[in-house]
Amino acid sequence: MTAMTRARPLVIDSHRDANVCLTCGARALSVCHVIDESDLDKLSAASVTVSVQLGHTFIQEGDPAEHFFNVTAGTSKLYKLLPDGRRQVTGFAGVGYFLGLAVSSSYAFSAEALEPVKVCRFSRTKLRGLLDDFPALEKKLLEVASNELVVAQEQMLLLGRKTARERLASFLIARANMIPHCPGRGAANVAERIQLPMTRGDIADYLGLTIETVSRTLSKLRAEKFIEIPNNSEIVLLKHDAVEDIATGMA
Amino acid sequence: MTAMTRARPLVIDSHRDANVCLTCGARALSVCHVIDESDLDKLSAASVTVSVQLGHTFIQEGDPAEHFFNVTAGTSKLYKLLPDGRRQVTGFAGVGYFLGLAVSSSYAFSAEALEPVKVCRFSRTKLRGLLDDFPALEKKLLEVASNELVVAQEQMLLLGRKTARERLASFLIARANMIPHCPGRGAANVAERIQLPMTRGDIADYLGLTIETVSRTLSKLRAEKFIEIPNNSEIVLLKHDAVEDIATGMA
DNA sequence: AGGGATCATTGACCCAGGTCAAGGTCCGCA
DNA sequence: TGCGGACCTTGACCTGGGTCAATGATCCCT
Repeated sequence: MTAMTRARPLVIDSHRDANVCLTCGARALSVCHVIDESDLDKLSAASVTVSVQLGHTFIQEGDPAEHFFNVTAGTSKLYKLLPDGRRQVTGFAGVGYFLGLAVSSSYAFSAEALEPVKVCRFSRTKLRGLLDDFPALEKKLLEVASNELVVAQEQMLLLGRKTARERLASFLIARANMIPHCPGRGAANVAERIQLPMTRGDIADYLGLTIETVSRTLSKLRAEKFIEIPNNSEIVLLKHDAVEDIATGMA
Repeated sequence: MTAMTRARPLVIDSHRDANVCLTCGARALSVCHVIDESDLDKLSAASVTVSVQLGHTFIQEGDPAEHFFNVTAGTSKLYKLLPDGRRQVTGFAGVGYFLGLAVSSSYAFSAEALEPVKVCRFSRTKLRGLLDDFPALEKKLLEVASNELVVAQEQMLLLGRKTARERLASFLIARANMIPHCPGRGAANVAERIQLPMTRGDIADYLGLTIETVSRTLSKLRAEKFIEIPNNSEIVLLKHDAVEDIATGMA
């Protein structure tokens, strides 16, 4: 844990007008898009915008789960810790991600901003009210939770049974696929530029590896001309299909 | 995969009267318990009882997801495969488990009966109808999905960061905790008898290990007097708290 | 533009757990 | 009651990825 992690732990609440939701760029990617435009004022009223600084842990595993969050800007890492500090990153929450699906009384994971992050924060009671007012929202949350479950099962397969090489390939493919409709995607050998807001350490903690293995494996993939590494926070996928075959254990 | 796995692939549908749900012993453990007794006839009408023979795979990963299931008897293993046969068991579905939360068009995992299993089977459209008629059911499913997500994250921590010893300890504790209110539970060194309907191979595939490591690790725990192994399908937990400390990485 | 902090890479070595191989145990069935 | 097959255990050995250590690359910050 870096010194920065807990530096300036404050988050900045901002008051806002009744139509923030109307103009919110993240709406199309979020659960809120099931709510009719005419009802967006109710949504605005139920939530507050919070800015989270890079490096700040805004959800702490084990703390009472008083709030739910919808990410409107930036990426966070979600993780669990063992008492001796071993860390498992369970996912990365980008724009549109709904945080807090764990309906228990305390958070099951921590969340730390990897970039400057903005979230809409709902209190437990306010969200309950919204779910009662908008059944479509509840349906949407179930859909989201179900999809997360599928992703989680895929990750268990990765963590339990894939080699380091397959894990990195899977990670790169998943990142590439989340790029929204880049022209030429899907075609055989079109280069894709993947953004990596997380460090090698975060990737290692996500894939159940060490920093060194992540670094070595990426270097190997580069030497084999599957990828390029223009800088630490970008990777260019030169052979999508070949890497996909590695990811699925077919190479 | 044993020869038995695909032997006698038929499942036996049984017609049934309108109050099967009323007398169903699994109701208290299932999502259906949110439905009022007076409405149970609608629930009965929407589903059909299916018996699944030991060893039969009744959900196949990748098949179109036409049905949802609620387990009323027996245990199944849920798993995903890689093309070369590597297997990851993502969970064990016991009585009360709701199967099919993955709302996509095809199943994300396979399910195979480890014991003779009985399930209530709902078609996609019938379940949709039930969810529209009973909003409480949708709420319950969201709650169930959220809890599954927490369990999945815990499993990612296990698969990504725990040692073989810690994995086995975690597995035993989780199994012990699912025993419904055995008297004396929670007290320091009360022996608990854990039922294991799965083979060592299934446990290995669940914990991301090999059969040999599972066997060796259990033998070691037995030599250390943490457990007894009266037979292949039972383990007696002699020191719950000590094993729990191992499971959480504190020993 | 130089110093220091953080992050990433690379090499040498090691070990937890995988692989391979040889019995052992249990149980159903004739 | 003895045979066959599935499952489990144990030992010997091996290796993928972890550990330890040194060096490089970036990027602030002044």
